[in-house]
Amino acid sequence: MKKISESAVRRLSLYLRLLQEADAAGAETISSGELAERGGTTSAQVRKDLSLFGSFGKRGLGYSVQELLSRIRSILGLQSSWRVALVGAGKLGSALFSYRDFEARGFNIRAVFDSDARKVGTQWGGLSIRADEEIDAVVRAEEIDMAIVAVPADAAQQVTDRLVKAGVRGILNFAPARLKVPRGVALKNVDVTLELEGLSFALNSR
Amino acid sequence: MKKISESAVRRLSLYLRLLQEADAAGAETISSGELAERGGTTSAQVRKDLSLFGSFGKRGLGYSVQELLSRIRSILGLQSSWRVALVGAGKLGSALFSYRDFEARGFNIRAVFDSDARKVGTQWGGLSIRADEEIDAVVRAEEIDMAIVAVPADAAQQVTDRLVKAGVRGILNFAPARLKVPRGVALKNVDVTLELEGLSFALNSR
DNA sequence: CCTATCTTGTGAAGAATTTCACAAGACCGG
DNA sequence: CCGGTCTTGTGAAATTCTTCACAAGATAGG
Repeated sequence: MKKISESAVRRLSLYLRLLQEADAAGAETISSGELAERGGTTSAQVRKDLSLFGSFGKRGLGYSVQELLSRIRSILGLQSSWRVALVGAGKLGSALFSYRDFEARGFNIRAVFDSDARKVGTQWGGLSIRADEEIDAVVRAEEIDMAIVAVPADAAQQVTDRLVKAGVRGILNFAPARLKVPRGVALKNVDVTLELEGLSFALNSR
Repeated sequence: MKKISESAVRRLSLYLRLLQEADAAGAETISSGELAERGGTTSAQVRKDLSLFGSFGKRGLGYSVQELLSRIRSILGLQSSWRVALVGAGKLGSALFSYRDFEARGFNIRAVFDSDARKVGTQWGGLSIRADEEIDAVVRAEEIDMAIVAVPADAAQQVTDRLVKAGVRGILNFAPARLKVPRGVALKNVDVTLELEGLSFALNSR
């Protein structure tokens, strides 16, 4: 099986959203050119990306919105929903928790953890916040697939180790820290400061 | 002037953080190998990245932590602080606002906007929340350089247009939408769903 | 059935990025 | 002062990613 680049996967995810919008707007078919236009890329790029996984279009016509939606969902592994844990019930954790779009897109938050004893036991939309020490037991019991880490940088590696030990296979990290995870565990970082610094660079070089 | 790739800039930003950590740990010098190790890249990559901007190291010795810190800060345009506006005073906006790390890194939030009339006027740490309609006036008066957009997807383009019209030159967008900005305005997107879908893909292909 | 018009899928070319590999500078210990 | 040991800076090679360009399938209209 050939290697799929990170950027190709990001674009697929983007196409998925564009297709959902097109579907909501009632479109039956869509061409690589239209997808490219809306996604800020080129039609050749769209076709190349899709061709990594098969031939889904009809020459002269484009792609069936419905079919492409379901193909991309299947490529990305979004047919069924994932069981997610949220670690860190601070402001960021709270914002992420109440972002109901996750649910709609197949990411189901089944457990919330925090290290602050005063928060433990609090109810968050039907879930009771658990202590970090319970990560291992709860993650196993709830069969959690992936976790969102929204704790301060100095606690991030510790909770990550616990999550990995409990069998979590994917981690989305919001802490400004380079986490170490064993091979076999997928890791993504969201680093707002880094993005702001990217803007700073762009503004600075003019 | 040669073109600097997006990924090179991200890595510089990462090196900056690693250097700050090394500095806090009392290191005087650091080698490309150590930076690579901590940053999850290779020493050749580190040297190549730095060589895009000059020769900052000493053969046999490595880089002076202090000097490299100041060089990278200057490359990224972080010598002085930026004046930032936050648009959207919901949960995410609140989480971002209270993330004091921005301040420490030179991003100074000078204005907060929200479309909800009930929030307008509320005090947030010394700042009064303003209405979206005031964007133009306030951004000009406060000489805002860049803005963080933390509003729902369907409002994102509208506030962006207002920001751009008022002279903002950089936008960090958290809404799941592809914003259109004129050439000359820098745009970065943070899209959590997209990252989760990336994890989904990784977990799915095993 | 034939022509005009679309749009895909894909090798091949081109561009960009990363890795290699090594000459040369810098320090250290004796 | 000299040999040994580091580590940088950088051309060149290798790899990865993007764009080009076109044959071929598909439809529509006459």
